[in-house]
Amino acid sequence: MKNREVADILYQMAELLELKAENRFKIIAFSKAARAIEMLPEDITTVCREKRLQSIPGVGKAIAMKVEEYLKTGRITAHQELLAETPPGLAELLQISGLGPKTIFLLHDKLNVTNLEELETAAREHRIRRLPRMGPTREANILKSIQRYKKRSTRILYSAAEPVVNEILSFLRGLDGIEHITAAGSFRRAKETVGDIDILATATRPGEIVAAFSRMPAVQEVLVNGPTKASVIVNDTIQVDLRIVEHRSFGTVLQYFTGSKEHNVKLRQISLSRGYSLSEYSLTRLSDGSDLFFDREEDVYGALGLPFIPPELREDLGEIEAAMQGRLPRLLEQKDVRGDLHVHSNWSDGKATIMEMARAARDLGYEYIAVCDHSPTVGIAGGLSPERLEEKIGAVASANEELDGITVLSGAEVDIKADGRLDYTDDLLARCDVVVASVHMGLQQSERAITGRLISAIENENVDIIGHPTGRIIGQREAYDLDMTSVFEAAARTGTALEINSYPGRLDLNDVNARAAKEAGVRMCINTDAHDVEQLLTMKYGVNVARRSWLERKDVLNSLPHKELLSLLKC
DNA sequence: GCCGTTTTCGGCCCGACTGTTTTCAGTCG
Repeated sequence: MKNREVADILYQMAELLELKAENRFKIIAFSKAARAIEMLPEDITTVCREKRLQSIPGVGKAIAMKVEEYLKTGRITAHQELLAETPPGLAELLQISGLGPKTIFLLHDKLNVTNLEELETAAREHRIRRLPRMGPTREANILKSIQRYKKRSTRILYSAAEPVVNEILSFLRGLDGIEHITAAGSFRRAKETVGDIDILATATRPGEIVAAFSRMPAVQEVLVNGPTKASVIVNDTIQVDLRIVEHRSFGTVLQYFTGSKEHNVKLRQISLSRGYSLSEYSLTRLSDGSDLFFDREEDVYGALGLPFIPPELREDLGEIEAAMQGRLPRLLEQKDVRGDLHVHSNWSDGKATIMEMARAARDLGYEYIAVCDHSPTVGIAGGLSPERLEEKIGAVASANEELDGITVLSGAEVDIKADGRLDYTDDLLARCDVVVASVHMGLQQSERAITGRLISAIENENVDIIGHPTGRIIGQREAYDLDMTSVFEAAARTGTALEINSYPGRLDLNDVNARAAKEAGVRMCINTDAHDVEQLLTMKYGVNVARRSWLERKDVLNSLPHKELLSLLKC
């Protein structure tokens, strides 16, 4: 899929236009179109071939022509022209916090700064402070921002943000005068990665709370420190923003700071069309300027004639339209999950015994658990020979005799080999209750080859679930090339489930693909792939993805009661 | 550049904070 490439080039055009101080709405139009294509669950090449580019919201005639040009020739003339007239290092300066297009233009125009290095030199030589509306403080701040930028990290995993959020919340809860307090932003929307952390609170004496926040032991640097808000850096690179508001505005402010930006813009447009202006403080009636205050978020949506929209859906990807038409999904909840169908034991590379995994699963309230150890090809993970797998099936049977309150299903995570064949015979697979088939090797093959491998596994009458279907590892390894549409079609046709792997660094399928899979009629299965007892707890991260994918209980294989599950598994 | 139950032209979300001003532009979220 070329979606990523097309989106990147449009994002870059937006940046280059920004440096040219182009009409800001034109800039927004380019980044909107880029985002729409980035989030598109369909192959952009297919959409283009079928002349449907302009049906993508945010893509009009001009951008459609540019996308078409790119897909035909590999380049966009307008993009090349922008590149030619902009010094190559200039766009990077937009990443320096506090520098926007106006300032960069000024620095380029007056001091001939064209890249990061020249910016740093100009600041050190105190040439910046002599420019209009600049001064010693701004100059020093630019140097600080450059240092921060140099040791920046990419967005952190949701699971890595979670303990930081919890620590800060419990610190703040211990302060006098704190009333409501909650995390907002992308963390509340449960995105797979989090950029910075937003905390909201109501308090009797805001100034004291903000001051205490800025002086927390973990704080390494204070970026902003006002009477009602502060921004700090903790853990070297994580920015945390605290905002304190009056109690009566807690609903609007929580709505606002939960985002996403795109969701909020759409909501504010709708407010205007209904005669209101929405801000984080109130809903203002335009006719007489009177303010309506909401301390509960659901009342903000209610005042606009909408049902409550769960935070995980707030990406302006159709949730507002669905809310208006009363067809929001009833999202899956963690308590709907009745079992885990992909865990490992110490028969292969897991750390715990079958009994230990089963008892831990029972303590989580599960009805069943499938122990799916590796097959021989994955030698590094202690893959089981066919004989050992038969022995393990026996061991599962005796475990079940000993256990009360949970059923262990005997399973295998069978490798889909480079030639598309499975690593066990069909006879042996037929003796397993649950078969997860996954790709571990040959990740560099062509899209056609890998798609073919997956589809032949899907079509195997013994395969119940495809494990971590795209192979991506967040921030480390891209998904292998895959024709998703064909995979979804095959999975829907054969009743094979696709996995949402809950391992925090995988989350595979991701939200975009899992939603497209659901729409293609595919049933999903959320599994932890746990290799020890603690990892069973990562189910919540998979549930996050499922909720962001609009999944309901009925869409998820392991929300079925034990009996119904058995009737659906291929046997 | 996009878009249309007011519109094919004229709109396009809203407010806090900072550093520089002497009333505000720029940036951020």
